[in-house]
Amino acid sequence: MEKTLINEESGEMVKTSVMSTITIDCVIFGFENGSLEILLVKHGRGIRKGEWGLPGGWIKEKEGLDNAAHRLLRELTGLNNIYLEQLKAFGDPDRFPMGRVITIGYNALIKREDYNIKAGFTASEAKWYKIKEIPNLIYDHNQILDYSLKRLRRRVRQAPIGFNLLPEKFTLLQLMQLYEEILDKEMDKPNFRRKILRMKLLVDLNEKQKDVSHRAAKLYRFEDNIYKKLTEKGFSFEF
Amino acid sequence: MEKTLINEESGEMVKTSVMSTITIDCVIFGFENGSLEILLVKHGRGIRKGEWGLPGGWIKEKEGLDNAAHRLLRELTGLNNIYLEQLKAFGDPDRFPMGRVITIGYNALIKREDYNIKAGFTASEAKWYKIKEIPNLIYDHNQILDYSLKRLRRRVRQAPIGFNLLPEKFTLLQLMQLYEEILDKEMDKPNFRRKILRMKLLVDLNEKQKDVSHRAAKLYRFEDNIYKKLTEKGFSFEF
DNA sequence: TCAAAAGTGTTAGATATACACCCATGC
DNA sequence: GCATGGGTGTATATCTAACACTTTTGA
Repeated sequence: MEKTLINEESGEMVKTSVMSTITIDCVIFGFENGSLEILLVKHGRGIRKGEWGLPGGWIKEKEGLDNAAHRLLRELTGLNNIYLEQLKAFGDPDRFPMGRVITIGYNALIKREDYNIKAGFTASEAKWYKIKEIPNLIYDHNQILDYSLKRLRRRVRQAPIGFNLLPEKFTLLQLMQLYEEILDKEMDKPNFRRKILRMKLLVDLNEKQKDVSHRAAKLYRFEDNIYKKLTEKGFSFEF
Repeated sequence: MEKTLINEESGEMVKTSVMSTITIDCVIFGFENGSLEILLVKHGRGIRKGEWGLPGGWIKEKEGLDNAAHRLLRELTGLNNIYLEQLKAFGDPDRFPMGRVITIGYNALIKREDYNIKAGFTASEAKWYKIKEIPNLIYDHNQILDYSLKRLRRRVRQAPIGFNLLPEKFTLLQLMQLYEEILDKEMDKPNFRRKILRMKLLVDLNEKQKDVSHRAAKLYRFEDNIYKKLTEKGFSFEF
């Protein structure tokens, strides 16, 4: 892996031996029927044909990291404007058996309703797996996933990002069940309601559920600019 | 930047054009005289000679990312066993003017007493800067530092990592002042004492300060295995 | 009328916050 | 004795956690 690169210190081109290849791998989360799921792809060719892994790909020459991740997600799901968060770089020298490849992990949160509408045209086989039924994955992808889940659990308590996994309009019980599933912890319905409503973060849509065989619940929406305004006033989301 | 690399999908070597170079940059925090400081280095050669930047360097062929960061820190400070935490990868295509270079940021926390003993032999000029007096730095290093500080502020409230910036033996007021400085927020002495002591995280050394012109304070020590045991019992550090 | 979920009320206990006050030591 | 920080006590407001209870709706 001898190659030309630039010495940051001197600004000159020098011959030196360092590792080089970089990829991006995405942990794409979805929430459906009360279960947290991630989207895996089946490797179509090569040594590990048939095994599952995180969707990923290369970064282009003039592309920022976040842009590359957005592009890869668009290619896979047909969706733009996905909530995205870089995890970190994974660079164990042995993580990839055929050479030194460093990968940058991303967490993506998508609304399953959007995915169901737009996706399906992808070439490589993709499938949603419940978080508790993840198979052995290629390379170090199980490790990346472990890290990803820990990060999601931490982040979901610090910032209002869970909404990215729910439909535009949702009920408080749906929101609570999302938290219960992500944090793997039972919660108290009355207390949850009060806590979230007290934040004044949600817009009451004055609409109700339809076609449910029980009392219809109010629908709410999360709006990012409300959160921003509250944050400016010193509010800090905590769960 | 045409070069040979491995297609992850197929396992075959393919010719393709992607970016390649990777560096590590470290934000090294210290705490002295009630001030949070970071260690910057002066660029000795090249275009931006004389300007200050974060210490960093290359990753070796068969070296993990964390190991590379540890090695760089050892080269710069003479210290082993530094508390280290990866931030994330910074990869704006224009961040480095002379070519595509992605850098992986690290936060390092060191005890100034150790540094003062071991350091000083380094070739490149290094200097501690108070966090409120940071000059303009090379490349995107101010951005990396902004991210680093936000991360430190978040982490210091979630995990007992602040101790890595204090001497082995410290008083509760020192600890409180560290928190006040990092979080940029005044705190109440009695309440801080109770809160931290209630956690039963600190070892009371049954020792007192010496040579102080006021009532001598008790000295405490933080021990990681106590924290681990508490964590196993469900304790979670929060500030 | 029953099941299922929506939604309200109440209370005991734990935490946070603010601040008054005494203690020990060197100068 | 006074300045400086060490250290204790206490009252109030707020939040958490547990759970009893009423309401609405479709089947």
